[in-house]
Amino acid sequence: MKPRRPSCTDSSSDSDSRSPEKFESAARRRMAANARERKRMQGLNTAFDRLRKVVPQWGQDKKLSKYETLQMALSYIMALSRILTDTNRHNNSDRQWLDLQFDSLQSENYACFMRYSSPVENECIHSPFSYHCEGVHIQS
DNA sequence: TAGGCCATCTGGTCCT
DNA sequence: AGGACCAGATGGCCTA
Repeated sequence: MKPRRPSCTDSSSDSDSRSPEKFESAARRRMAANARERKRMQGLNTAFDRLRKVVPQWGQDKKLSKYETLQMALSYIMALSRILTDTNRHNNSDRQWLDLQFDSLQSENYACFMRYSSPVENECIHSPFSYHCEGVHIQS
């Protein structure tokens, strides 16, 4: 845990004109709010960790940042959605084709597939993974 | 050493 | 009134 920064609520030398009781009450509420905020952010970070576990990382030994995790989750959902759509188009019968689609999600070309399927094309320019797409062409 | 990422504090706003 | 949520500010840690 990081050391706390000094805060106005920690200072006892505040030249506040209010009564000491009111000041103490305000300080207590501020500290309680800080604690709640810490807890809330911890919950948010737990959710990010859970999301990281289900999102593909293919060889990334470094933990995805929060931004990267969200981008990857978005791409992953779009890809799965596209597979579902295409599966319906194939009349749900071609099991081999379906397996192939899921295999492609695990491959090195994953990011390419993702980018191709994303409706927010411009976002991909800023994606940390977009460099994987160079030189690969995907046909629909 | 600069830049990226993160945790924490804080004040504002909205909701119950 | 108090809690939840949010965004800005700030400072620490890490890596290229």
